[in-house]
Parts: sequence; C-alpha cells; structure tokens
Amino acid sequence: MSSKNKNQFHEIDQKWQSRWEKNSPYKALNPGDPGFDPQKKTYYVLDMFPYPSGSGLHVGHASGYIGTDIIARKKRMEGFNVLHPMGWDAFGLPAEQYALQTGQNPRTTTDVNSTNFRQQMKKMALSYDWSREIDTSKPDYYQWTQWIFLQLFKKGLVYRKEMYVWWCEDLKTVLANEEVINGRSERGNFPCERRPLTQWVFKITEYAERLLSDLDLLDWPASIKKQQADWIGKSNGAEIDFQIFGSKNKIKVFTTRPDTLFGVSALVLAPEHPLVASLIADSHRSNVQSYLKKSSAKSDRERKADVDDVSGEFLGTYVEHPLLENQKIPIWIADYVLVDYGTGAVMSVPAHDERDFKLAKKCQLPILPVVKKNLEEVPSTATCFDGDGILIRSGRFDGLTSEQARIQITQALEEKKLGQAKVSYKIRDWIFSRQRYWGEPFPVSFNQAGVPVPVQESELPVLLPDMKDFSPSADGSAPLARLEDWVEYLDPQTGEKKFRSTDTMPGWAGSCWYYLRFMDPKNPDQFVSDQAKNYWHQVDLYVGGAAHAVMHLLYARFWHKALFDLGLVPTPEPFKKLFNQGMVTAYAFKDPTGRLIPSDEVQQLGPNKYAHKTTGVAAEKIIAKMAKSLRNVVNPDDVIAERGCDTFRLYEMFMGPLDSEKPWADEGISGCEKFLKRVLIYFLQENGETKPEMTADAPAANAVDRSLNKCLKRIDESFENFNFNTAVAALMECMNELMTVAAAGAGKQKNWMNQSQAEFFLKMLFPLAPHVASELWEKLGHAQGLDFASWPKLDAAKLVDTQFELVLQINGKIRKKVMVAMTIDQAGAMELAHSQLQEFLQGKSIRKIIFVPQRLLNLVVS
RNA sequence: GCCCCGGUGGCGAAAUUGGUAGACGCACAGGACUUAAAAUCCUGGGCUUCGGUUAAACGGGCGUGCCAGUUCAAGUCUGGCCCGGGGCACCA
Repeated sequence: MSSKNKNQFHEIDQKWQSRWEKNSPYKALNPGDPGFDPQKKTYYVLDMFPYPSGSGLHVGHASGYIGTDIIARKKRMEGFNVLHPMGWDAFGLPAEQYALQTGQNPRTTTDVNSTNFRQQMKKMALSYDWSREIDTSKPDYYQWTQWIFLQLFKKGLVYRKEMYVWWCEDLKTVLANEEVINGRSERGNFPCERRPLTQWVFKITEYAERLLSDLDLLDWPASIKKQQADWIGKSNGAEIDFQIFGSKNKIKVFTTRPDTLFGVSALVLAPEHPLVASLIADSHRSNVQSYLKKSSAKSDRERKADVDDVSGEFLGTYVEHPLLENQKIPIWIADYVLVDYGTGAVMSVPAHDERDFKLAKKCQLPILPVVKKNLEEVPSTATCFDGDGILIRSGRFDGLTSEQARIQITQALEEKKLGQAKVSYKIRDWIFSRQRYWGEPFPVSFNQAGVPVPVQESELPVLLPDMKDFSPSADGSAPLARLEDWVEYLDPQTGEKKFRSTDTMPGWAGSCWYYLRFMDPKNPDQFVSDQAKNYWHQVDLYVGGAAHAVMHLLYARFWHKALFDLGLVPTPEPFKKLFNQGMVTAYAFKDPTGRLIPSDEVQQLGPNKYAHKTTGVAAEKIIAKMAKSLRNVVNPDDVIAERGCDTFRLYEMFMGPLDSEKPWADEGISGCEKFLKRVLIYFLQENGETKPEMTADAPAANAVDRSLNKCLKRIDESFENFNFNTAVAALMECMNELMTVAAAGAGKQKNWMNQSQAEFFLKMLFPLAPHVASELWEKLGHAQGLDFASWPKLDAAKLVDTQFELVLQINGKIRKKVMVAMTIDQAGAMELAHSQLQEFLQGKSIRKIIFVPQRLLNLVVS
C-alpha cells in the first residue's frame, strides 16, 4: 500500500479546502460590493442546476461540473470577474415522489439531499460562489417565480382553457406535451391518456417564430438547435376555404402543397372536428357513427399504430372546388387527420401524399396526378409522388414548377377570397398546471363569478401551505383543494370572497429564470436589480446534459423572451453558448438471454471471461448507464477518499472529450495518480521543501521553456474545445520531458526548472489539479493563492526547435527519416535525398519533387 | 422511413485539418531495486504462414468498419455500402 502518498494528497486536499472555505476566494463581486473592480470583464459560467435526489451525485454528474470549474478557474486567472454559482431545482415531481416513497415531507428530504449534494461538490473542489446558493422551493425564491408569472399573466401570455391534455393516471396529474414521449410520461415511463380538462396554459405558440429564428444567434450544438427547430415544426403553406355544397359555411384546410389543388379527391376531417356533426347526411349516419365510436375508443397509441392501415368514412356530403366550376368533392372523416394540427382538416391528394394515397387505395377514391417529376415522365396512378415537379391537368397553371404554382395558386385563391398564404407550427401551447402538491401555488385567484384575478403583488409570496398528507387525490383533483380554509379567503384589499387556484406550477417554472436570480440572489425587492442584470447580461457558457433539449431549454428561452419584451432583461436570449457533456457510463454484465446482471453478482474467471457468482451462467461485459439496479454506480466520494480529489478530477477529464460518452473504468485512474506523485517528486526534496534550484536566479534551460510553451499551447487549445483529455496528456508529456531534461544533467547538477519556470508549470496545472498546484505554489514562497495568479502567455519564439525529423519519401512511401536543421530548404533536402536514397533512385528519373518545409520531401520517380 | 453523430491496438483515446497513424494513459511482458511483496524506476510492443538470422538486429509488405475514386500523398476529401448511438416520425 502507498498509504504514505495517499495521506499526502488527503492532507493537501483538506488544507486547501478548509482554506477556500474560510477565505471564499470565489465570491463574485457585483457593482457596489466592497472591492468591486469595474475594469474587469465579466464571465458567467453556469451548470444546469440539479434536482437534489436522494441517491446523491455519481461520477457522471461530476464530469460537467469539473469541466465548468476548469473554465471558471482559468477565466479568473485571465482577469475576468467570474460568476459561477450553484443551486437546487428543488420543486417538482421527482422530489415529491421521493418524499412519498420514503414517507417523509418533501421540505425535509429536499434540505437533507441538497446538504449532501453541497458537501459532495465541495469535496470535488468546485469553485462555486456558495454565497449565491438558491433553492427554488424556498419562499424567498418562489415569490419571484410567482411575480414573473404575474407579469406574464398581465401581458396576456397565460390563459385558462378546457382542452385535450395528457393525463397520467399513475402520477395523477396533467403533463405538458414535451413531457410525454410516445404516450408515456418522461418521468417514470407511465402510460398517459388524452382528457379534456381546464388548465393554466402558456401561449408559447405566440413566440414560435422568434424561438425558431433566434436560434441563429446562439452558439449551441447543432443537434440541440435542430431538435428545437423540429419541435417548433414550422411549415409554409396556405389556408384554403372549401365552400360546403348547399350551405353558406366553409371548411378551412391547411396545406403545404397548394400546387396540388387540382388533384384533390376528398376533403378529410379529423373525427373530432367540430363541423363533423353538422355534415353527416342521413343516408350515411349509421356508418359514420360507428366509425366515430370506433375511433374515439382508440387510444392515441393505437391511432399511431394504425399508420399502415388508414381508414375513413364518407359523410355523404360535399364541398365545392375553389378554382373549378361545378366540381363536387366528397367530405370524409379519417383517423389520420389530427384535430389539433393546422385546421383539423386536410385536402386529400392521393397522387401526391402517402397517407392520402393509402386512403384512396382502400376506399376507392380517384387518384389524380397533377404533378410530374419531369417533362418526359408519364404520370401513373400506381404510385404516389410527393416531390416537386411540373404541373399538369391544372388548367392555366399547367407547365409551372411546383414552386411557382404554390405562389400563383395561392394568389388566385386570395383573389377569390378563398385562401391565403399561411405558416403553421407543430408546437402547442404549454400546459402549465399540475395536480400535485410540491410546486409553486399560482398567484391568481378566482372571484365568485369564476373569473381569474391576479393577487396583489404585495400579497406575494402565496405560500405553499403545509400538508401532512400531500398525496394526490384519487379523483384527479389537486391536493391543495382539500384545504378548504386555504382555498377560500377574503381579499384583504377588497374584502371580496376569493378562491385560490389549487393546481401548482410544474418543476420547470423555477428553472425558467434561476440564472437571473444568481446575478442578485438575496435581493428582497426585485427578482434581480437593474444594476446586476445590466452588469452580467446573460450566461456566457451553459453546460449540461442533452436531455433538456426541448423542455427546460425551450421553456427558459420563452420566459426570457417574454421578460425581454417587458423590458425586464437586457438580452433576447438567456444562454449564449451551450455545451452538452456526454454521459459517463459504466461496465455492466448481461447473461446470454440479454438480461442484465448486477455487477456485484459477477465474478471474473479470466481475461474477458465472466460468470454469475452463484448460478455460474456466463456473463458478457457490456457498457451501460449507471443505475442502482445494475449496481454499477460509481460514487465520487469513494474515489476521492481512495485517491484524492486532484486525481479524481484529472481522471474525469482524462477519460475522453467532455461531449462524448465514455465508460468509467476504475483501473485507468492509477495513471493520473502516478502523474501527480511524479509532480511532487519532481518539485520536492526529501525534507518536503522545493528543490533548491527553483530560485529566481537559477539559469533557465531552453529545453524546459520549449516543453512548457508546447504544453501551454495544447492546454489553451484543449480548453477552447472542451477536450480536457488532451490537456491532461499535455501536462503528463510535459512532466515526462522535464524529468528527462533533469536526468540529462550530470551528477547532482540536475537541470531542474528555475522559479519562474516552476510557476509557469503550476499555473497550467491549477485549473485541473488545484490542491497540488496550490500546495507547491505556496512552497515556492507565495503568500497569495494561485486563484488569481495570471495565466501564462504563450511565447511562440520559445517553441522553436533547432532540429526536426525530415521524412524522405519515394512515390509517397517513407524510405528514410533524417534529423536536420529547422532551416533546411528544398535544395538542402534534395542534396540529402541524393545521398540517402541512392538505392531507390538508381536507374530512375525524378518526375516531380514535393517539398513541405519542416516536414517532408517526396520524390515521384519512374 | 427521414435527419444528425460516430466506427482507429487487448482497453480509454490522440493526430498541427490532406503530410511520419497509434501521442498520453490503462492492462500486459521483460528487467532493476528488495530476503520477499508492495511501491518506484528502466525497457518493449499494430499486424504479418514475407525476406533475413542459431536467436535477434535489420529489411519488405499490409494496416484507421467495407468497396471504389480524387491526389505526389487519404484516418482526414468524394460516391456507394455495412454496423453502432441519438433525434424525428400520421404535422397535411
């Protein structure tokens, strides 16, 4: 055991962590704070704050936090005023579920869990400004969540509406569209169903266009931008009115293909379309009613599963074609038409739409091709062509391209007042009510007429009342509805009887604006002061997992834009640069049937041979998510306890690029530990003091300067790209070179670094391994910590080597490698080639010479 | 089905953006130190039913998922295919 060295790291860890705890060097100063320096530029680097779960942080969460910590530390050294805060996303379903399961109050569990998280983070030496810690479930925070809600309510962005919403019976609450994936809850994977309910709803659709187009302003991963764009789902097209035959009424449809208007063979409505009832001909009533019955019985899932088997029913009534005289088009209903997209009705063009084609095939509707791929093509009714082409059988529009026809046909419809160009979006308004306990109460009450009225700002916060039994009600009503004394009250201003809204806000509410509160977390009078928000502006770098692509990241952008429009924030977007860290996975095992076996039930029999301990069944080693059930979760506390914090931080970064998924392997960590031990050995004498040569007046070896600058160049690039693995490699390589240079010295006169070189090295080491770097920095005689020491500047002149290895190639194949002077030119290289490559040149003539300075010489011969 | 991203030694990975593939590290093997072990240090390593040699040194050939192409030169560029991961999927 290397107990001596391990203790060495632990002592260093504890010494510096308690010093940082005492001095709080990472406190960010706001304008007006004592010691504030207005000259400094700002940098706001933020982690997605966690929900403090009962199971604590695992090494996967840590990777993103360590990445931002490295950036924060380097930015401080570069002279920025760095805002790097942390807090708890404490309201919401997971916290409430956990409390219910453990039979505790969510207030208690939240406090216990966040205390645990904070301690874990401090052990990792994450340089947060803990004086800014926030908890979204505390009244001094959520009073401002409620205040912002009120501002958005007054702006007309919130409404109450009975609508078809996703209801989750297991969670006993309504969920947002974004929270339901393939008909199951994002949280817990429970089945959900559609129900008509009256809910609080945010008009996020009003911001659809800006949420889409402002993605261009953002330095975000392309995949996240694309997911948001897909979710918003913009399509350009036209709205067309079809006159109901024998009636004054019209049916509106939305289409992206007005160019196919002359190929319409039916008008198809969603079964839930409000006009359906009035359009059924008596002769068809029984058939239609049985179809309606069948389709309403189907769940959303079943309707989706029926994609390949479309069905529909003729209503027995007709509409008129808007551009063709005396053309009757039958009206149908069909499952595949969705009531809540577009207008809930489509014009069916079987020749040019896959689903319409299927319906036509099944129900013998005419297939009328009106677009052909090219001039030569003979249109066929056997297949469906959904691309653009050239119009036929479309009267005066024949011969136009699809693109031209879309414009001209839309114009023709506009002239007849039967249509217009229209943009449609997939995104729906945001259902904001939850029938659960652990969330912000709404700051809106109902008067006796049932009209929602905002509470006075002076009445905020509307406190979440204590409840012993806060479990969801069986009938789907909110738990708060059981508190009759709380619900019903007399308005203190008017004396009027009022009723509180008994739903609570979803977990997303607090996270929609927390990054603003961090700018001014203790302000009792405002959600954030003008001075603070105009100083910090917006988050410069935001790091977190990709899972939030269309939930938190879309909701927060929406709130922020609404606040921007109200003049309450200075920027149109909250997060300038976004970076997604990759998941840290772990090895797990599965048996031949594919079932996963917990790691602690597996024994190793040989290289790559594993089996179940008790049953002896062969096990295969695979890579899987860390999960309690697989018992493959790695806790950072354990790793730190065994190896020290700096080793842990280095290894987290050394495993691979921050954005890629990588498996945690315990064996690999020893390399990082060895590196840090080598650093100590290099710097320190037997007595624990730094090497006597590390003084200001010791001569500086050129080879050392070269190594240091080479290393710095790689570290700067690595931090820029979040490939921290190459920064660790650069430091290791640099240390190896320094050792070699030192060993080359004769006898006791080793070539150690002098003081300024040693300081250069420690500055580079500090963001990654702050404890060891700080300790050695102090031993070099510094009373001030490294936290604000200036980041080294690259000296390009010091990078220059005198010699390099010139590669000599014949026809692209490497034949010789020769050490030559950096300055060698083509003539010099040719001279060398003639003497070194004689055997390859004999009897051949040189056709071409390629000389790449400071790299290679390639001769093409034949 | 459509759209992204990826595929490099036994393993995690690197490669100045077209210029020495495998840096750095793990695991492994051999050696030093030690009574021994641990720790530490040194050395080695892509493959090869090719030549060479007692063995080595050395040399040849092949090699970044597969097939073709562009180029003096391809992990890197182009086209096609296979595999893995992620996203979207009745959106009219």
